[in-house]
Amino acid sequence: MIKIKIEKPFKLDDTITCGQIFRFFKQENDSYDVILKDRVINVYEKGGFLYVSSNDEKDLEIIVRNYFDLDNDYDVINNYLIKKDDKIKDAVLFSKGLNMIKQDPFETIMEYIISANNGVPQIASSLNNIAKKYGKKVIFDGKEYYLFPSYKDLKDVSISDFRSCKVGFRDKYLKAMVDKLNKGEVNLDEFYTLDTADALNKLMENNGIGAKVASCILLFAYQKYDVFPIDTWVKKIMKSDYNIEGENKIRKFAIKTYGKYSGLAIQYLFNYSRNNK
DNA sequence: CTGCAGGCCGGCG
DNA sequence: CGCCGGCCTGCA
Repeated sequence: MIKIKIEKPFKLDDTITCGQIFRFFKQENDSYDVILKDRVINVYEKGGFLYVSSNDEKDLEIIVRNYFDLDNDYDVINNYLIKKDDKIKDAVLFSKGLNMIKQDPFETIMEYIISANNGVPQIASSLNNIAKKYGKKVIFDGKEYYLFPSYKDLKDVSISDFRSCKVGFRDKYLKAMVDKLNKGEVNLDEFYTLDTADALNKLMENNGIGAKVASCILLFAYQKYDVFPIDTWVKKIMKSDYNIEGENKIRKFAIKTYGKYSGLAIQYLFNYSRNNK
């Protein structure tokens, strides 16, 4: 067990449950088991500290600080957004402490390909099916968990193998992506350095990755905050709060209004509307 | 039984 | 080009 002092505003619950990750398990004592790339952690917040344990405590503090983005100064972003309009101001003040988790790129890509026209429980179930079948087993705190496999682990997994993990029609997209990665036709690292427009286009060259999925990947795995994932929820919020309809109009509005932090703006607006009803 | 969920693809006008 | 039907799966 390690203890990490929370020095900047950070809301553990909102950060974990706001929809950016799917493989977490709330425990009876209100702590969370979260499956990271290479280990399982248990985490809870109390009195301004995070308490974290893991099946592997090597470098745990560094990994947790990085995963939850604890050292990022969100005040810079929040102060920028607050000035834009009253609704985003309310959303920012309400959501302060909601951090963007830095997720593993490969898992994020698979995760959001699966998310297309799908529900949250089903997405989680599919991911867990894949992990259970092809990922490394971890026993933690008497419970059995499975790490998400790497693309090398999935090299010989066929389309119908994916289908049996209940991913539905997205099976062929997952297979194609895994193949491209194993052949070196797609390089996960290059999305860090490409600018956002190029990264979006490059991601969308892959079947199963459209504008929304590509935006989520760049936001949640690559810390590109100038994307604007438009899903059905965003459409509803933009209609009810700003009376704006149509994907193109929404995108134009978002870029004009929230600029380089439009990706965070929508996270705040979504979190606000989700928890403040 | 239909409808639909954090979209995307492919075909058609 | 923009528009629209269909799509795995599980649940209401």
